[in-house]
Amino acid sequence: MTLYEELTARGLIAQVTNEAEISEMIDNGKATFYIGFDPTADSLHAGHFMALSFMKRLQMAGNKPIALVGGGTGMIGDPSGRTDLRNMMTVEDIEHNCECFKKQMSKFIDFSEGKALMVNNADWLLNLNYVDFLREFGVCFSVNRMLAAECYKQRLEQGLSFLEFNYMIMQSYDFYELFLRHGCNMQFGGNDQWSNMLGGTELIRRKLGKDSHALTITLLLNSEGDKMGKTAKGAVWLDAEKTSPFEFYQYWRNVADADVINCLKLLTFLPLEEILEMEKLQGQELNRAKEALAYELTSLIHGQEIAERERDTARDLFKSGGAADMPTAELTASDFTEGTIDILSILQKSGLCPSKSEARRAVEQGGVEVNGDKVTSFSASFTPDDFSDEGLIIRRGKKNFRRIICN
RNA sequence: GGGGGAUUUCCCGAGUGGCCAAAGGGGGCAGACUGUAAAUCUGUUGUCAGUGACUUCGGUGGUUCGAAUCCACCAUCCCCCA
Repeated sequence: MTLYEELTARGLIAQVTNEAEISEMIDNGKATFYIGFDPTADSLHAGHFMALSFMKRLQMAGNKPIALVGGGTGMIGDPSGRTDLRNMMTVEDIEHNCECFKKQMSKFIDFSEGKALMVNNADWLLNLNYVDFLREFGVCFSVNRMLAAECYKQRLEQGLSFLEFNYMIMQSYDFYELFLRHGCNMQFGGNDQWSNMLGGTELIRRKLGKDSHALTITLLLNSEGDKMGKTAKGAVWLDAEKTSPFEFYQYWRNVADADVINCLKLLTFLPLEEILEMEKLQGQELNRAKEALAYELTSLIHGQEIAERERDTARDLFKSGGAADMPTAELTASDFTEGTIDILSILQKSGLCPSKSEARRAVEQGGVEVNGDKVTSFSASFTPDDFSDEGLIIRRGKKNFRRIICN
């Protein structure tokens, strides 16, 4: 199976400008392509994962990736598919975020010996002269055409500022610039980027009379049609500081039945045959597929060792209610008043509950266990001795565990 | 520049002087059922020293015994006309 066939079989490809030419190029490892990442936060998150692994797949086949961080476009903010204006970021934030992105990407993509490039569009965007730019490139864009673009639809109802309207032009110019600088003739991106990407191919055709290609990657949606990689608390981050490897593992371990196989196909590097085998699993057995998914992804991001550790932790936790390794919280002498501490304070200080009110509710509703025993009264209290050796294992609800130790 | 409308708790959205910590829905959390799934049902969903107190309805002042509700100014957004 060729690379392009595999990408199609996995369902990774959403739209392409020219299937024949693109597949011919990437199958033979001849493509130099780029994917842009806007530095909207100080870490990449699960939503970037598709693009990242897509890049890796192509690199493994000998193609040359260019990772573009949007130090320049980040100053504007992409309005695609959004209903409101993004918060404007400060220059310092953007630079900081770009640095963080670089670090994370280098763990994933091989940048050695020119096998891949990392560029920042701030290098060419920030010093453009307004009038020169308008005369040179502004003429190439039709406002009528831009307004018709799908990605602006929502914003035409809600209001779209001129600042954001220019995003498409900036992104198009990026492609043009990379085409000249690095012979980059292909751009990949999320499916919501389609119109922005076409802007680039069009610009290159107009200015240089050359062909270039765009391919969009399927958005990672769950069976309900919502974007995956988000929790109530926010994004699932790739940075271990922001989303612990355990949480990361658990996120994927808990995907809905209907989504496992799709996630395996889109996100992991497991061979298709293996995934097709798992597709036959039914009911409870699907948990094996979920475990595989969680393990593979954790391994890709945090390394095999950590993936194994989190898998074992999860198994122990849900089988026996205890595990060698689990999120731990420490109490110090100052957390005790007159030598005792009550259960509500423990829940709050360990981070299991954000407030004492919520802790109280959790206890009232019978959702709290200490070492496997249900807590029935919120006046239950503990002394430092109770935490000796292993500490206490506090469980809130079905899936939240914390080992509490005391120094 | 002129005229009109809006801003409510995580989100949507009701509330037009006391009965408002604020209807309803969504989402979240917990319980039952389960498979660490989904669906369903139940409870819960501002904070705290919890039959009470305190803070919250864009911001700041004001009227009033009492304001999410009335007044003034400011900010932001939308619509219509230029």
